[in-house]
This record gives sequence, C-alpha cells and structure tokens, in this order.
Amino acid sequence: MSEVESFFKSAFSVDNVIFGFDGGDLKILLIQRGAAPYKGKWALPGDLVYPNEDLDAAAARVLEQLTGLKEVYLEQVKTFGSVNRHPLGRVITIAYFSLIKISNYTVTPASFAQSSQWVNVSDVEDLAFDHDEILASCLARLKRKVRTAPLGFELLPPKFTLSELQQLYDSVLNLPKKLDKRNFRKKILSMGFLVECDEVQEGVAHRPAKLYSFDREKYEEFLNEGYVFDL
Amino acid sequence: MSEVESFFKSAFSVDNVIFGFDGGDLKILLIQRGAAPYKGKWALPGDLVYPNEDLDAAAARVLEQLTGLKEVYLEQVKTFGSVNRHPLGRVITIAYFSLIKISNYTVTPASFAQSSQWVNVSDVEDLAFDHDEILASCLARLKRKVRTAPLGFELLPPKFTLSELQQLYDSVLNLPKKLDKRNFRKKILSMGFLVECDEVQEGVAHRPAKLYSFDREKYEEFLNEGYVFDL
DNA sequence: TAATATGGTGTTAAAAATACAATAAGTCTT
DNA sequence: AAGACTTATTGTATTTTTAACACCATATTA
Repeated sequence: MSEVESFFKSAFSVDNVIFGFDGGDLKILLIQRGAAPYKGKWALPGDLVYPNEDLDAAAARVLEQLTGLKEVYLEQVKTFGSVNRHPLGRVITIAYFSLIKISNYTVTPASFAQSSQWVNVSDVEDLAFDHDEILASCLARLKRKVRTAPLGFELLPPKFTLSELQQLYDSVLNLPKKLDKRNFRKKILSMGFLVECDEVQEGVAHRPAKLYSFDREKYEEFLNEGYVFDL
Repeated sequence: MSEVESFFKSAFSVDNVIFGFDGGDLKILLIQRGAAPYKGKWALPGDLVYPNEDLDAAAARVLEQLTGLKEVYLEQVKTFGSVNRHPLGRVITIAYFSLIKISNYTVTPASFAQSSQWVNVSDVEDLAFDHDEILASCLARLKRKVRTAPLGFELLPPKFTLSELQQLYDSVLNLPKKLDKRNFRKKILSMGFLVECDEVQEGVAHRPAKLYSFDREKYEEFLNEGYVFDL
C-alpha cells in the first residue's frame, strides 16, 4: 500500500451527547452496543459520517434516528482522534452535544432496536471507547455555555416555572451551593426576555407557580442593546 | 466500491493558526501554496495526519516543521468538514491554534521551502480553502480564552513590561476602547502571579519600565485558593 | 536645560453581587 | 373547617467589583 493510500485507510464518525432534563435531574441518552467491539457496553449514540454528508448533518441524523426529533440545539465540541481509540482501525470522532425537551422524546425504530436508556449524568460510568472522556468534555462545555447563552430553555417545555428553571441550572452546574432563589429570579427576570404566561401550574399539592416562557425576539433585542447573557 | 470501502475514501488534516505578537500587533504565520489546489494562495499551515499519529501530535509537527519550536501552547478549536471544502476529495480538517514567542521564531527548512510570512491578523483576507472561516473561529476562541486563562504570556518574552502586556491584550481583544492603564495594572498585579524582575527596560528613549515575569507556581497557588483568572 | 516620551500611581462613585427571612396561596389531613 | 404542610413570592442592607479619571517621575535626545 502506498503512503498516499494509507492516508485513506481511515474513517470519521460523530458521537452525540444528548442531554435531557427530567424530574430535577440532568440525563443523557445512552445506547447499549449490540455488536463488537464493546458488545453489551453502554455508549454514546454515534455513527460513521457518510461520504457526502456534512458533519453537523451526521450528528443531526444520529439524533433524529434515535429520538425522532429535528431542529434541536446541536453544538460541536471536540474531536477525539487517538490512534488507538477504536479497536478496528483509525476512526476519529467528532463529538457533539444536543439539548432536547425530554417530554418530546418518543421511542423510534432505531431506539427500539438498540436498547437505549436515559441515565442521570452523575450515574454514568464505564462507557465504551473513549466515551467517558467525550462525555466529560461535553458536560464541561455545557456548564460553561449555559451561563453565557440562553441554552437552558432548550431543555425545558415551552412553559415552565422559575423554580424549574432554577433546578435546571442547579443540576447542570452542580455547584457546591445551590443558587439563591431571590437573586436568581431577580437576575433572570431583569434581562427581560422571560414573559409571564397567563397560566399557573396545575396538579401540584401546594401553591401553584406562575408559568413563564422564553421570548426569543425579546432576547434578540436584549443582545442588540449590547447586553450579554450572563448568569 | 462497497459502501464500507467508501467510508475509507477520506482523509483528515490539521490546520494551525499560529499566533505571534510583535511590534504591538497580533500576527499569524501564513504559507503560500506551491501546488494545486489554490496554488499561489496564502493558507494556514497544515498537513494530513499520518495514519498512526495523534491529532495533537500532527498539529505540533506542523508547527515544529515550520518554526522549529517545540512545547508551545496548542489548543484544538473546531473541526471543519463540509463535503466540498476540499476540491480533491473528502478531507476534514481539525483546526488548532498555537501561541508562540515570535522572537524565538527562526526560519526552518520547511518555512524556507514554502514561502511563509507573518501577517497582521487584521490584514488577512482571501485565504485558500475555508481558511478564512477557520481563522475567524480560532481568533474568537483566542479572544475568549485570553480573558479566562493566563495565555497572554505565551506570546511575550519571559520578561516583559506591563505596558507590553496591556498592548497585547488591547490588540488581541480589539475592543472599541482600550483598557484603562491603572485598572489593568491593579487587576493583573492583584492576582499575585506576576513577579518583578530586578531589571528594567534598556535602549528606550524614555523612562525605562520595570520588567515582570509570569510565575507559574504562584499561578497554581492562586488557582488552588479557588480563584479564577478573569480579566 | 528644555522638550519629549513613556512609566507609574490612588481615589471616588456607580454598579453588581451577595446574604438573608417573612408572608402568600394553594392542597391535604383530621 | 381548622390546622398542617408545601412551595411561591417578594425587598433590603452589605460587600465587592468595576469604571472613570489626571498628575508627577524618570529617562533620552536636541
């Protein structure tokens, strides 16, 4: 094999850390591998990139096949390419994370075929390949990004309470001390892109909270006035 | 060709945005392409990744071949993989940036063979491939990173004046208003990891400035006490 | 020695971050 | 129906951080 040919004895894949938020916990969607290598192990959903497919498109495809969801927040994080990361050859992988509203998740043929499962981020361990490391990178990115861009809303239903929003931040950031309720509300409301719906929570055994939604137009105005999201 | 084979008709490269700081300006090192495609155009230095070479190693190799420098700051930024980004086939590229002390730069056989040149970042335009976009990503990353980690020092000689340091920040950040001299000094010195050398500038036609150096141990202490670099 | 150039230094006012606790509005139990 | 229970909602005082701002010092060169 010539040297030039040997450059083409390689492939690339995408792997996707799919985040969801449910029951107060940050979760990711894992699949159990049905074939070697790492048969039976839990892994991040991923696939080889098709020869004429863009990278972002490949990540979106993996996501859609597994969840049925399109047009979700998707962000490239880092590329992992250690020579020996894949037992069967030189395969580098481009890691993405995506944020979905877990309530929209439905079981698809793909997720049915390869058993898949939502797992609390804090419980994940011992994934196939270098996926533990990939998860760590994506989680670190999410922690940073969620403080500097209005990403949290991608994980919540369209209408949510401020307590739910705060819980989300608490579980993503996982800080030694929870955020202060009054200060959190003051700050997030002062940015002016959360609007009150004329609705309250239902079916809770206590005082129902007001529902809010994220107003993207008002967020754009906020940016145009030179402010930056910072939490 | 089988479908599986077609996955292996692809290659990956690294491209490196090599930043230097000289004469008050932020610069990058470009090479002029000697062969098609884009023959004669200016481009970021890069190369295909060898079959048994890690990605970071490939980026370091490209850098060393061009500059003779080892052990420089190197950071992966983003992977570019549009289907048609390379005219000759499917080549995705992993973009890195590196920070070098431009005074250490020497012409190497590689940089001699392919004409190379330092160019002010603000003057760069119309690079080969998607390199304009790659540069934009790396520059954005540098702007962010330089405020949250002590990277600036990688671009300066071991001993520098506070004015030089501020000039560096001014030219990297390129803000509408320059930083305030007194506030800048107060803040950077208060972090406690810059130490005065017992030396002053020489050969300047005005009052010579004190020289400082970055003390990495003190920086580690600073971190261990729970502080974070923030400028 | 005067002109010129950059180095070096402190204070004050404004804004932002933090710490902190009592009342309100529902449901559930008895 | 009263009381217990649970979470929602709201404001103030303190501390910390940021931002704005101007003059004298020290060297070289003409």
